[in-house]
Amino acid sequence: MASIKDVAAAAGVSVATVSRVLNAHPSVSADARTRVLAAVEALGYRPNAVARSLRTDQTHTLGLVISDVLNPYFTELARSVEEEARALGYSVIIGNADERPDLQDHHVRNLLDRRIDGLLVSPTDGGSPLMLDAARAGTPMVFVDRWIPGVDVPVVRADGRAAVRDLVAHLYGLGHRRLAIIAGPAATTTGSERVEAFREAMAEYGMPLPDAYTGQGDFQAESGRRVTEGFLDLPRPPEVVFAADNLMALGALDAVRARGLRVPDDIALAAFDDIPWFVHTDPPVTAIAQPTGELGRAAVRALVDRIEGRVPRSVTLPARLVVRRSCGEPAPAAAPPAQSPSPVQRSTS
Amino acid sequence: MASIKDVAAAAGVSVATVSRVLNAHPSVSADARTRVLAAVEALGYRPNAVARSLRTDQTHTLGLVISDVLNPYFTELARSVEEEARALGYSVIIGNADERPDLQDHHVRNLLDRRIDGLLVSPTDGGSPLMLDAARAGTPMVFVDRWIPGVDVPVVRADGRAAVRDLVAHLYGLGHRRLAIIAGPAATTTGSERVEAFREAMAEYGMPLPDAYTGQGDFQAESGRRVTEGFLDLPRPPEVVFAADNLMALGALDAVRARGLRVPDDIALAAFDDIPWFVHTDPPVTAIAQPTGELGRAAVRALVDRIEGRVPRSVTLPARLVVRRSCGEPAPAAAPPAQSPSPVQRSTS
DNA sequence: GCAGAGCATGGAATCGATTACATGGATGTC
DNA sequence: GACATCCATGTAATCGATTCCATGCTCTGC
Repeated sequence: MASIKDVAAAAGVSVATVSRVLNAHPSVSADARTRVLAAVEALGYRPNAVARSLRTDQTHTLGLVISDVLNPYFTELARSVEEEARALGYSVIIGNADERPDLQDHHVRNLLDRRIDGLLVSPTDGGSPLMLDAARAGTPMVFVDRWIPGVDVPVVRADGRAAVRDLVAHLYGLGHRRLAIIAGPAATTTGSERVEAFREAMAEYGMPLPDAYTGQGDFQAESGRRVTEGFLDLPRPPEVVFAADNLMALGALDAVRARGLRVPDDIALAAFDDIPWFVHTDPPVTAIAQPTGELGRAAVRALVDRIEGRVPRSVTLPARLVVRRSCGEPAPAAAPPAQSPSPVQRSTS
Repeated sequence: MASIKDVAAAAGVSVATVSRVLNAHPSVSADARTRVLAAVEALGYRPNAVARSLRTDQTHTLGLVISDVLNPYFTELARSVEEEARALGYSVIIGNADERPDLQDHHVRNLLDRRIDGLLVSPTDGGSPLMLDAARAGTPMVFVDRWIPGVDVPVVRADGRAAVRDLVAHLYGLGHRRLAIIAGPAATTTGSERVEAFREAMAEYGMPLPDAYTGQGDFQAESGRRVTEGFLDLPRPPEVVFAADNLMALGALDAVRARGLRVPDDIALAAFDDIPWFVHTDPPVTAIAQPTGELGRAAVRALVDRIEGRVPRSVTLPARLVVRRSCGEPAPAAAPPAQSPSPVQRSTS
């Protein structure tokens, strides 16, 4: 592969001049410029990004460590992150942690070794020493979706409290009183927050959330299945299961179906995170939708602000309830996106 | 960030010795080794992968350019690719082409500039000059899922011919005679092949495939919706719609639902590419399942063989039909994975 | 006509690693 | 005891870019 030396030789100039042409430095004669450009063209020369990065100490690359690529929520997030980054002149390297702290560390280390300019993380756990050190050492970093409390890093996330309250109101209105939740890992903020919000909203309606009705999941489908089976085995099973993410909802659906039961007649179901497929499941699933694309874009903007010396800002956007049929409401006929407005409209910071 | 010089200074040795310790070179005294290791630990030193790559001309990185991250088929592929690569000591950088040739070129160029060791591509089109040049120039490369005819690059893919034949037999057996297909872009091999296989299988049963029943899609949901609407507007709409990928099937489902029609009573639906959600759609969707994980792993093995000087082999694995209820077969009660065996069992090369 | 400014250019240092080669000391062989 | 081997180590070249600095030339202004 041709290097800058080959171009210089072919154009009859020094490597310095070639570099100047390539970097749009003003002090280059028109003649030299055309000769260099011709040589570049003739040789099919492309600058070696590795060498350039070594010299300039910038890679123009962002690292994105997400918890699970198979989760449609995260793939949508990844897509919007890449899009915005590209628009700002950065590339993105994605690391999939698969909800495993060891894998998360593997990817963080790998990205750090590659000297990425900044790191976008949706942490799988409370923060390994590696990640905490990186944050302390001043690696430009932004948390997205989930975050680690006590670490001084901007956070871009959705606030689901209001939407969860809307959901509980919706369920209460339909006559449901025994609500259960499949929680995410307590070590993640989204894991604990969603349970908290659910519990508080239930309290407002005078409904307790017994331990037997809070199952521990890990954001993966299999755990949703397992926890739901536990609920169904209870002497007095819940009337509603609220899954803290879409994959656990899929698992719950599997479990209900395996017993030959029907949603919502035998048991109602709701989920955090809305995805296109929820419109077409049997029945369509009531879910809390996050502004995923906006989240990804805002996170990139915050990170790039930090990298380029501006002051990054944390961002919190509201999530909203999308009512469908899985909790028992009569079907709103067959209109496609089937999003009835939230029962109560609240705004969030 | 500490460099190898800092470590050398701290350990009281030369950088060469540090490098030797780090690369497990045999000629290092036990004493020097422990001092270096201690210095590494104390400084939290991590080798700079950029510098290392520049010197060794290897990045231990594979590029993966896929057609669409939002397609669950490709995210599963990406996941298995990353897994196998990691097991073999490589990282993966993913580029999402979004079915756009210009974006595909952008990513290929970016990956080439980064001097990745090899490229895994699922081409969105017939091959840009850039990609053809890269292949000719000897960049280690493997095509996965889709490929470009006439280019001397190993291909790892699934053969769906037998499964498509099984599908047509299944449809015929259910009494369907007017079958339509939503094809993928003709520029992609999977786009044209699936139509070919469908047409041939239909011919075996004496059924023609009129032009009005072959809609042109682009593997994205929106095109599935549009084409399906066209089918439904026909004076004599088809009895079955076969979508050449899962996203177009989702779009088709949207279109059918928007008209207040029901699957399979009003129109039957089948799809290429099986995904977990198809079990829970209304109704569960009959689909052709590819051995996605195996495909990804085989592709990585082939590419790494090529990179490390061994001879890479093309691999073709059979796809198989998974019958569910969307084409009208009576429901096989409520057993979860609901996979009845293929009507006819054939093996493929 | 000359000083000073400004421009185009090249030489060489530099980034952080790896590695060929040189060196000096210890060990082994006959 | 002399010489060859081998081992541990250091010096310096190298990968492909960017960029500081020096140089020589052309203008401009007085």
